[in-house]
Amino acid sequence: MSKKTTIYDIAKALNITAATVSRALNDNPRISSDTKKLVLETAKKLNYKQNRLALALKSGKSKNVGVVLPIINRNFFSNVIRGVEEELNPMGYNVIICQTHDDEKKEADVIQNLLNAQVDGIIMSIARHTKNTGHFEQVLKKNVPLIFFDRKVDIKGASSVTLDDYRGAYEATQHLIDQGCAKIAHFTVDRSLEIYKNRFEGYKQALLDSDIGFNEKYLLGLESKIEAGKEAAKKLMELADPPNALFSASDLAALGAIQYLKEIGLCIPEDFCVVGFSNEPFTQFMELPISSVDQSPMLMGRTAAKVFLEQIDSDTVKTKKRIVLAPSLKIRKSSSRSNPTL
Amino acid sequence: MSKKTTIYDIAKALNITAATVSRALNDNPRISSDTKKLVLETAKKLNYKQNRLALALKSGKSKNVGVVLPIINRNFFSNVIRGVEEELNPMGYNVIICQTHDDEKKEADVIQNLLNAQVDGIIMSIARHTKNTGHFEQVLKKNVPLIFFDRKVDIKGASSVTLDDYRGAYEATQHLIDQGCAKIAHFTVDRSLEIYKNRFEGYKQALLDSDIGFNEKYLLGLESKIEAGKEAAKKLMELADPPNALFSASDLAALGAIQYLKEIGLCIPEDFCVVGFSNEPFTQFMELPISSVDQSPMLMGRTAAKVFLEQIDSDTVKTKKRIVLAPSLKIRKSSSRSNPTL
DNA sequence: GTCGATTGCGTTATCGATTGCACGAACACG
DNA sequence: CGTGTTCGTGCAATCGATAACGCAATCGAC
Repeated sequence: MSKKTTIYDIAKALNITAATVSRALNDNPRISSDTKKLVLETAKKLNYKQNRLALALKSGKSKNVGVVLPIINRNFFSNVIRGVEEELNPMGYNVIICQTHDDEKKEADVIQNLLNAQVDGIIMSIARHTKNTGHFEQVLKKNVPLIFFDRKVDIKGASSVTLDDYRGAYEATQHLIDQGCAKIAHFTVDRSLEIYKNRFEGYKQALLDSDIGFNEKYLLGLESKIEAGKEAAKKLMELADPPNALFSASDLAALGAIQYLKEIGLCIPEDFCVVGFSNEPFTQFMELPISSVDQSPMLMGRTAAKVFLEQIDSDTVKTKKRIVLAPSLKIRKSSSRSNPTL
Repeated sequence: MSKKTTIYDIAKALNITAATVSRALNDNPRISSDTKKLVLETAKKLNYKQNRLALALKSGKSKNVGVVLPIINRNFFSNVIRGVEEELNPMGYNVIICQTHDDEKKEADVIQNLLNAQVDGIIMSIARHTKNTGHFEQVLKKNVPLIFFDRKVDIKGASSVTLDDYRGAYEATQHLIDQGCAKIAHFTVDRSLEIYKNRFEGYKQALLDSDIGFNEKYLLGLESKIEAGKEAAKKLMELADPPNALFSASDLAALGAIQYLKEIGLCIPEDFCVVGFSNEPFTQFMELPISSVDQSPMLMGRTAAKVFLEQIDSDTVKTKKRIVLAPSLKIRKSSSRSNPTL
């Protein structure tokens, strides 16, 4: 049917050249208002739509940015995307989503792909096991802004927007101490990742600062899953001197722990306090709402997008930024004792 | 630094023409294997990356597809995106995400935008209040495949992948009847949307088929929110003849209802059975897991993507498809009586 | 009335890759 | 030895939009 109309079609219809049409559409001052009006009218009449590919090829700017993350259907990541999208869309950018499934090879692939597609920037969270950083340097070598969020890697030339995981963990642990808990366990996930390492460090430091001391036996590494949380909780409670509180780096693991603790007849928060991390939606829906550290994912996305926009503007001054967002502890019933000085 | 390398750079380095390089890279049989080898080597040496924009402009295929949905950070939608992405990425397509925030104007805007960007197809779920379908027809007029998922609109030339909401609702209601409940209420959201209308119809028909009859007083329209669910449940229980079961078209509303029912001392499922819709993650995490109808969003995304791929292939035969996926009722504690013949 | 400035628009090259057509060389065959 | 093939590659146009440059016409000022 109606194939795409181009500026040439408009030009032909008006017996002028494509250049004039282009200028008219771009409101160039050198074009008479009469001609402009004519062009705009016929453009509408012929249902003309600018071909952004042609523009992109000519200008070298695709007006696309890539967002690379492990997996999209997780609350945290989908919120980040939303933040990015809402910041970038009004500026005329489109957002291309790519998943890595936490696989380094896939990560390198999608990045190649995005570079081929001439994206104007890449906003990403690294795959869990990425060791090699060659594909990141490729990005920077091509002068494409690279902004990490949440899970970053320190590379010269790349920016990052992260959460102050350390502080979030510190505050969560401090909060547990304030509730009168002195034997606080910690579930970590993978301390080779900065975020989990920082959560652990924050936890540890809070203990030390309160002269509680760090007990190695209270530290368990596990997957971010309910079942893992249950099992780990079981291990904890079978210790000679079981803990009476838990700061989990994962909400799901925290939930699993709570389920187990209830099973064995403990009352939460009276006998045992729990704080999770991520502020997953379900934490507030439970009959026993779970305290958790909020990561403000949407803000993180928006911030990363803003950093990108800055980098694009000042192509001369290479402003690499390291932005650290403040966490926000959501205190709920799982750690709210009516009588904290128990 | 290292600006982008083009086939011309390779050509210059080897003292041949760009055409030859292009053919060599595309493994054209007319090129000698010697030349091919040389080209491939220098391509690697110069760190050549194909510019997909140029290819896209030339071929008219951008290898991008747009995914348009109300909002991305909702479980259902982010899962659909994942399905689409995983189906399309291996085929060389990139996925561009756009949110409408359920606003008709925004929807028209992003579609225009996607058309300008020359996407090869659009996969979308319509905004809640969209009445005007002009922007959809624009898409079809440009011969761009249009595939609706979940929330569709019937337009000649567009395909759709939806859930059998009617059947899901019917089965859920039947299940409640099987539990011995005869006074079954229904929370609906917005019956101007097909999906909610169908859920209502399925509910109603199940009642009629069991000679229970439809009681207008048991039907409430509300927002998909916890608070709304609570209020609606309150209204229900204040009726002269309150219901003893609820089929809610929304999981959140179902949760709200459960919270209220517990507050007033009812036992679930003994005194009152509840089934929700969407199988949101939280439904299975609760202390009282909530029965719900699963929409298999990832499958929906994959299916929509497959339909797109078919349409692209057979550009001659305009194969518009209407695919309806089967729902799957997840029975959990909120509707599992130990003694159904109560 | 002359000259420089401004207005309005056309010419042409360009972005990077692809492709139909053409062309020279080598080779086969009768 | 002449003619038809095949092979390997170059030439040039093309996709759609933009921009540097050029040129004719008009305008204003002295």
